[in-house]
Amino acid sequence: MSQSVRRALEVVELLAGTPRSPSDVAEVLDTHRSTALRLLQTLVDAGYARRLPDGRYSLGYRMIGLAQRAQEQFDLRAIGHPHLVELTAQTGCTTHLAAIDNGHVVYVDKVEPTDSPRILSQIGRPVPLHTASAAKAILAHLPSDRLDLLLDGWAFTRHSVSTITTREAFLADLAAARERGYAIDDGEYEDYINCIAVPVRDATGDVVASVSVTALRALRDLDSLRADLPRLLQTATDISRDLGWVAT
Amino acid sequence: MSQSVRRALEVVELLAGTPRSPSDVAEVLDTHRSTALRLLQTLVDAGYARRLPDGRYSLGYRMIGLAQRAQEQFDLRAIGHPHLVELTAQTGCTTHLAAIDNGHVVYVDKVEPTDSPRILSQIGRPVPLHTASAAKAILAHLPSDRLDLLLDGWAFTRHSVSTITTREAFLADLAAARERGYAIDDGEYEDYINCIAVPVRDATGDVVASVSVTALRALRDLDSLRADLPRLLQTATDISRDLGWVAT
DNA sequence: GGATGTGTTGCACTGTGCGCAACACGCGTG
DNA sequence: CACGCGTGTTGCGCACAGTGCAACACATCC
Repeated sequence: MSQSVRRALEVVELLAGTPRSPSDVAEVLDTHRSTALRLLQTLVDAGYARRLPDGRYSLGYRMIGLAQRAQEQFDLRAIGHPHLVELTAQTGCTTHLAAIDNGHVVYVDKVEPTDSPRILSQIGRPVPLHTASAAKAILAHLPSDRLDLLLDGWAFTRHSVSTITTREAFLADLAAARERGYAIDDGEYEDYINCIAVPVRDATGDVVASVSVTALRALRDLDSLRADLPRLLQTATDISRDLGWVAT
Repeated sequence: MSQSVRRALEVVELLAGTPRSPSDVAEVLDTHRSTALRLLQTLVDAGYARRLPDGRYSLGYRMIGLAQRAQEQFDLRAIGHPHLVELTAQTGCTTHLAAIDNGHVVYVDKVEPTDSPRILSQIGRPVPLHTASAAKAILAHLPSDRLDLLLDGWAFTRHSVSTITTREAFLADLAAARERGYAIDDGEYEDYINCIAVPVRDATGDVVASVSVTALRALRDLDSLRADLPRLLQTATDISRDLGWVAT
């Protein structure tokens, strides 16, 4: 729709990764140096980026202000957050809250234990549908037409040896998750990470989100995580109830 | 430099205020409905905005993720935050950390007490130089050339009866603040709010930031705030020391 | 039935954002 | 010191992106 805006946002994403030099930005955007510079200046003007003393550019302070405002507008996150914090405290694992947003499954919240072993997920980023348990827990309970909509055109890219790479196998996995009551990621994205996830329902009873517990396999393998399943289910129930859901 | 990007960011700011309908956005931007819609869709695509069930648009989840990344890049904020939290706990007031960024004084951090009496400041937004004590505390210690740079073209707009509206009077106020060791905002922006602020120094001894305590006059008048001055000074010293400053 | 607001699309015009080139500047290095 | 390298700035001309507009389908509400 809008090329320059798209580029600008691309720059923001770039700076979110790590501070960059102007020429660096120009190269990644595959554009002229002056163009990148003009873009950066616009962003700096708005407070979305800032120039570091060493000449590189990073995200600006305005970002934080925006996020604070954003959080106030996110009922789901606001409701879920305290529950995630508790779950993280109980399990010692990184926990995620995921939801469907604009045709993607995105992480809505993420709480890491204090001794955080760096999980690479990022709030607001689309979740890989066919590997993340948080995605599976939602997809498993979606009506088939909405599921098809999300899955159409989805590439079952292999990320590790255990990645599910065909739609048929994936649908079978979803069915298993539905029956089981929780979804699994058995090192399907990063082979050294596994997670389990359960669905969250809203007032109408529809599954709209999921909660997941993630851990390094070396610290907590799948069986170990399963031991926390009751806590996980309790958290999901709590959030669902806060969303207005009443057990049937 | 870039009109469409500027517009896009304007939309983001708009949504940060409160969720808006498309036609609403179009009107504010003074642009055609379809243009606004196209813009919104680009933002939604990127996760920076989202469509609410009722058709309005608000900020997107990606905002939060970006802010988390941003915070990791902000040494000053990262360093100052815990001290602000403590100061807020001690005083029961809203506290701010302000710094110079891109030719403006901006709030870098803000901590509100749990029973938050809604102060309207926003992180990343430029601070009104001639009213906010947080700005004065910094300006009072700036070399005159840098001060002139910031002040040139600044309009001393009257916001309340006590607003200082001339450059001369303002410079006198700064001198007083410098001598006194702390700066004051005596209801100069909103007449029912007053604050005091003290400077923060970096490793080179330059004043680069300030900490302020803000309160409703009805709850804490200036004299009452002054009682917390030792705590405020201690906080500023702590942050300065964390920044590498050593007392002379 | 009409009124209102959203979302979409095709088209034509215009202006804006782009690439480019040239220059000033600061910094470190051989 | 001259040189290379990267940043920052500016003027220019062109192409095309982005805009405005109009017309449509579609919901919802009264």
